[in-house]
Amino acid sequence: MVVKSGSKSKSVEAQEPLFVPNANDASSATQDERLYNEILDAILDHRLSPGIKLKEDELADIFSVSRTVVRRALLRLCHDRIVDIQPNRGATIIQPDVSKAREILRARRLIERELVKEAMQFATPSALDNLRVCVEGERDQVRKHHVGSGLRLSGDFHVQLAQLSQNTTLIGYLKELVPQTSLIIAMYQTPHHTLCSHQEHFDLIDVIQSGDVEAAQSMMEQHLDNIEAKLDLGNERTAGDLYAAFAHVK
Amino acid sequence: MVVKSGSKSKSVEAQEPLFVPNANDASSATQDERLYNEILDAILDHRLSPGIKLKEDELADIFSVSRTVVRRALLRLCHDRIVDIQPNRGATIIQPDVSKAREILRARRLIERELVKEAMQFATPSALDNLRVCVEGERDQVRKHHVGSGLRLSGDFHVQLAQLSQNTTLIGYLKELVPQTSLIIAMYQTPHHTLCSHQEHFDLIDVIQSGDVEAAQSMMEQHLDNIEAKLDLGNERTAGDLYAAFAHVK
DNA sequence: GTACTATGCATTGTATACATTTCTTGCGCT
DNA sequence: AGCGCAAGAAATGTATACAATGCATAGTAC
Repeated sequence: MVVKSGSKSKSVEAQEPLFVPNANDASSATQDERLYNEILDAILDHRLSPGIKLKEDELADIFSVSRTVVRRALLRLCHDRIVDIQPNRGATIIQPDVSKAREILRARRLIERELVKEAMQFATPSALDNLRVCVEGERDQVRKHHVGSGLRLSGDFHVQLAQLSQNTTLIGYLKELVPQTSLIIAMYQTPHHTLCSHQEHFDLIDVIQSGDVEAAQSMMEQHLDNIEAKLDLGNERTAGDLYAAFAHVK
Repeated sequence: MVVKSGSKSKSVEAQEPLFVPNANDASSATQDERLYNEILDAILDHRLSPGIKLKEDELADIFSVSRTVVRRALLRLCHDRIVDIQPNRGATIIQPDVSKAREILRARRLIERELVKEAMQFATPSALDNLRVCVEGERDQVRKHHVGSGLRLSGDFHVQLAQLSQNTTLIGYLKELVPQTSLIIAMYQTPHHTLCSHQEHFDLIDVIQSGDVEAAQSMMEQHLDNIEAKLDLGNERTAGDLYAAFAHVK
């Protein structure tokens, strides 16, 4: 049962996917994979914000599939802790509170510290050059003021670096943590600030190439610390908080 | 469409759940939660082994639900990396190879080392007494030669300890790793050997109570090392490997 | 006798119809 | 005017029908 069509679908479908994130999972041949990636991309690009309700009928209409497919995609996003599904009340994009945000970044430090170490065992010069190309793309998007795309590629750098390690378990966890981080940035970013600096990414690649494991691990940890430091985790935010939105009114 | 009924369903439904594992997720009110937990329990009890095909019709018949519900449960298990879903070919329980097994145990060392530290901030004497009760139940099951139940409670100890930390991110990862470990044990266990010694669990609780964080972390790591050491990770196993099964024949 | 192919069966993928629950809104009561 | 309640609308949960895919077996050609 088609609710509304036309107007909304264009803006989503016209978007050209700059990068296909993770085609790792099973069922890549099925339709829900596409939906899953589309929604994930929209989150990484900050086209979808924390707290947004994802109605099954609307998504089914936009992507011209049945609710069955939509539900599969939403369930996967739920397991990634990117959307929250409440029984009989549907799916909404998560809104991490401050302590949750800190927890997620702490988990990233733990996991990426290990991943850097394991990745360095497989970091050939050509693999590192590929990484550099990835960061260059990120830098160019930011220069072109495509902030959303830049942010997505920034997350991509972390995943691609991780993938050198071939540790699919930890890579899987990181693939959940990166979109979560993107939502945290959306909620707690301070204005006019490039958050995940590409220069730090370049530096990180150089240190990895030097072969100093300890230094690389420290730099990764420092890099994630910097991301956290640039956020305003001092006071709570809520997407639907009208009081915060209209705080300037006396 | 009901394929076969009666004979098989009894053995599963008669099983009294000794413990309800994780009611953490959303959609706990829906039916697929029950299926998910039943299958998970069966895996933790070693009533379901690596490589087993999970046919949708059969499960739907056994639990008297539609395939819709079964598919939801299977998808969740797939995301937990406990079953493997291939498009158009259905779901089978994973068969971790040796390197995957080592990877999973390495991930556990990393994550549980951190979880112990964070849990110790909340480890009140009464919380630790609850843990002791849990281990006692484990010990009693083993004494009664209910090896499967003992193993399940053993995994439960690790999860309950983790839950003191209140770090839901890492707890979530551990909840995936514990059933995976159970499958690894099923594949690579050496005969006549209690694998996850409850005595080590008691000792671990004592060290936690002492307040020495470093010692507790080391002991947890050592405990997981011991589990790995008791496994035969020397040579590959395959559930369907006839050559291995009939190795004694000249 | 072997290899290739075609047909039928088994199983999964998708769409849709119906049941159930929740949310909204308007009415009536105090 | 404010509160509570009830009926309708909207959204989700579940079951089932049909389509598409994969697998096995039997048949045929070489």
